[in-house]
Amino acid sequence: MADTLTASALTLKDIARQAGVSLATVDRVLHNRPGVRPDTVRRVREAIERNAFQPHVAAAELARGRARRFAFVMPSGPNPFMQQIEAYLGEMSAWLAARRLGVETIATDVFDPSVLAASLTALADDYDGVAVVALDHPRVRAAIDDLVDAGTKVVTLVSDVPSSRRHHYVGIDNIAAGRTAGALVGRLAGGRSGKVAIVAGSQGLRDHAERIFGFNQVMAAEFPGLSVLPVLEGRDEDERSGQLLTRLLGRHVDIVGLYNVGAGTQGVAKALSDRASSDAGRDKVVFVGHDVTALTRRLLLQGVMDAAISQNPGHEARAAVRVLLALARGEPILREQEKIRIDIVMRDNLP
Amino acid sequence: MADTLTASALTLKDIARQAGVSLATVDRVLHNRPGVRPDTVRRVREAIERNAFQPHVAAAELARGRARRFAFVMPSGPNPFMQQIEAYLGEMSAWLAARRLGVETIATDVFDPSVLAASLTALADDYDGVAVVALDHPRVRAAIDDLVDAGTKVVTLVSDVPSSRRHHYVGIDNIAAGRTAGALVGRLAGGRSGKVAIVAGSQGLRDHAERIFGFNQVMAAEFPGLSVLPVLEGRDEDERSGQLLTRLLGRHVDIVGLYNVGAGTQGVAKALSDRASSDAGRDKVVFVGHDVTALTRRLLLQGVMDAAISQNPGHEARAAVRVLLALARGEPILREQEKIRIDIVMRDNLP
DNA sequence: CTCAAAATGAGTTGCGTACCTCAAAACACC
DNA sequence: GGTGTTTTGAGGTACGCAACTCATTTTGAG
Repeated sequence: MADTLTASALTLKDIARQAGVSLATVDRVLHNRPGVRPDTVRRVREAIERNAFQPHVAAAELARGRARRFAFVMPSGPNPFMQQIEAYLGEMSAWLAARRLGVETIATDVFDPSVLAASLTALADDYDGVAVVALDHPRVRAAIDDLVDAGTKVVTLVSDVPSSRRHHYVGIDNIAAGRTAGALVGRLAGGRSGKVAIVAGSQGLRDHAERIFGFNQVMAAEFPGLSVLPVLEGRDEDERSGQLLTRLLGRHVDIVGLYNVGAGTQGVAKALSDRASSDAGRDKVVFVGHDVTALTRRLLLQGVMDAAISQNPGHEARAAVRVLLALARGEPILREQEKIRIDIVMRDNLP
Repeated sequence: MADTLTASALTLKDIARQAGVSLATVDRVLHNRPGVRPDTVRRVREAIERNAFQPHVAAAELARGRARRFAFVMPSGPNPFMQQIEAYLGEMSAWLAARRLGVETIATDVFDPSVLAASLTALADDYDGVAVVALDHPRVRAAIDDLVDAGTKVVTLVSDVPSSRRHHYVGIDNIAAGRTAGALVGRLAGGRSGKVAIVAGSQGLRDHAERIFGFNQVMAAEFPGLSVLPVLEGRDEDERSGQLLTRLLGRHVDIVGLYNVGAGTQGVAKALSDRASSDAGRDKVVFVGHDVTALTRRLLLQGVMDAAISQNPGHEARAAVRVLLALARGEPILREQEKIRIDIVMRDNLP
C-alpha cells in the first residue's frame, strides 16, 4: 500500500569504510583529483554505485563557501518578452538569495555577432554559468565553445546554437511551433478557402525562419483550400508591419487567415481592425500570433486574435537558472521538467 | 548595462550584532520560541527586514539533521493519470535523495470519505507534508484541518477541497478547462450547426461537474448554432461509455461535436470510428477530451481526436513536492511557477 | 526591598561536505 | 638496497545554522 522512494542516509564516511579507504581518498575520487591508483578509484566508484550514494547537496553547498554567479546575456532594446524574463528573475530573488546565487542580466546587441561574441568571452572568469539568447553565427559558436572549455556552464535561451557545445538549450522547437500555428489557422478557418498572410520580423532570424517553415509544411499538406501569400517582413516594428499588411489586405479580398510570426502585433491588429470596419460584411480573418503579453492578452479577450502560441517566459527563466545550477553542482538535469512546451493560448485558458 | 540581483552574504551573526542582541535571541525570534520581550522581537525583526536577510537554506537544512518525509495519498486502482504522477516522482529520485527527502505514495480509496479521512489522520505524526487527491466531503475536510493543526503541511492535488485549510492547491481551474473545451469544440466545428454530446464519468465528481459547467457556459453564450445534449454518465469505463455514445449517435444524425470529460476514451473513440465507417459521407465529429496518455496521443496523431485539454502530470508531481518543501522550510512559494496551466494539446504540439 | 520568573548572553555541539596539510606507506627504478 | 615518486591515511578547519545548556541580568509582583 505504501511505496517508498529514496532514503539514502549514507555519508562519505560510510562509503570510505565500505571501500576500505580513507575519507581523503573518496574525496579525491569524487572530485577527480589526481593521486589515486586506478584500481582504488574503481573500488570507490563501486561502493558509490552499490549504495546509490548521493552527496548531500546542502552540505556540499555549505562547504564550498563561495557563492555561485550566473549571467543572463539578453538583447538590449525594449523587447517585452525579454522584459518578462527579467521580471521573473526578479520574482525569484528571495529564492536565489536563500541559495546564495547571484544572477546578473547583461544587455548586449545580440544581433551583432562580434559584439555578442566579445560580451561572452569577457564573462569566462567571473561567472560559473551563462545563459545567452544567442545568434547562430560561427563567431558566436566559437565564443560559446571557449566558455565551455574554460569550465563555464552554458545554456542557450529562446534561440539555440545547435552546432556549439552548449550544455543545454532552454526554448521551444520553433518548427513545431510554426506547424501548430498552421494547424490552428487552418482549423479555425473552418473550411473556408482563400489566402493566408504571414507577417514576420525577418526571414534571416533562425526562429522566425523555422516557424515559417513549419507553418508552410502544414498548410501545404493539410489545407489545400488555403494558399499562402509571400512573407511580409515587418522587422518586428508596429508601423511597418501595419502598413505592409494594410496594403496586402487591399490587394487581396479573399484573405481568411493571418500568421504573425514575431512582434509588431500592435500594427498588425490595427491593420486588421481597419479592414473589419471598412467592410463589415466580410468574415473575420483568423489571426494567430505569438506570446502572451498585455497586448495579445487584450486582443484575445476582444476576439481580434484567435490564438497565441506561447513559450512561458517565466518557465524559461526558472528553467535556465535551475539547469545552470544543476550543471554547476554536477547534479542530473530533470529533462522533463526543463523542457519548454509549446502552449496554445486562447481566450478561455489565458494564464 | 549589467543589472544585479541578490547578494545577501549576511549571516545570523551580523543580524545579532545589528540588533544588539546575541545569536541565541535571534534564533529564538526566528523560530518563534518563547522568552523574548516584544520590544526585542521587534528590534530583531527590523534588523532582518532592513538587510533583507535570508537564512542560508543549505546551512539550515544541514543543521536540522532530520530528513523530511512527504506522503502522496492517491487513488488505488489503475488510473493512468495517477500512474504518470507516480512515474514522475520516480524520475525525481536522485533529486530527492540529494536533498534527503523521503516521498512515499499511499494508495487509498479516495472515493470513500471515511476511508480517505482515516488514511489522512493516520499520517499526522509520521510526515512533514501530505499531498492528497481529495474528495470534497465534510469528513475529509475535517481530516485535512486536523493535519494542518498538527503542523503537517497539506497540499491538495488535482482535485481541491477549497473549504479546508489546506496550504495550497496544485491543479487546474476545471471550470476554465471546460470553457476551453467548449471554445475548441465550437471553433473547430467551423460554423456548422447541430448537436453536441458530452460523456462524463459522473456528474457527482466535482472536477467533472465543473468542467461540464464551463463547457455549457461557452456553448450557450457563443455558439447558438450548437445545442448540447444531456450528459452521458459513463463512469469512466470504456465499455459503458462506448455503448451510451453509440446509442446516442444512432438517435441523432446531426451530432457535430463531442466532449469527453473524463476517462473511458477507448470506448468513446470506438463508438466514433464505428459511426464514421458506417456512414463515410458525413463530416467528422469534432472530438475534444482530456489528458495526454498513450491512447489520446495516438488518437490525436490519427486525427480521430482533435484536441486534448491537459494538465501536465509531471509538473503537478514536481510542483507538489516543491510546494511541500517550501512550506516545510518556511520559504515563500513561487506562485507563478507552481500554477498549473491548462494546456491545449493538438497534433503538432504534442509533448 | 526581596524573591521568583522572565529575558538574555555566552557558549557548545553537530550536521556532511570541501579543501587543505603533512607524514607514512607503497611502489618503481636503477 | 637505496632513491625518488606516487599513493594513501589521518587529521584539521571552515561553512551557517539549529538546538541546546547554563549562568547572568532584568523585570515585576508582593
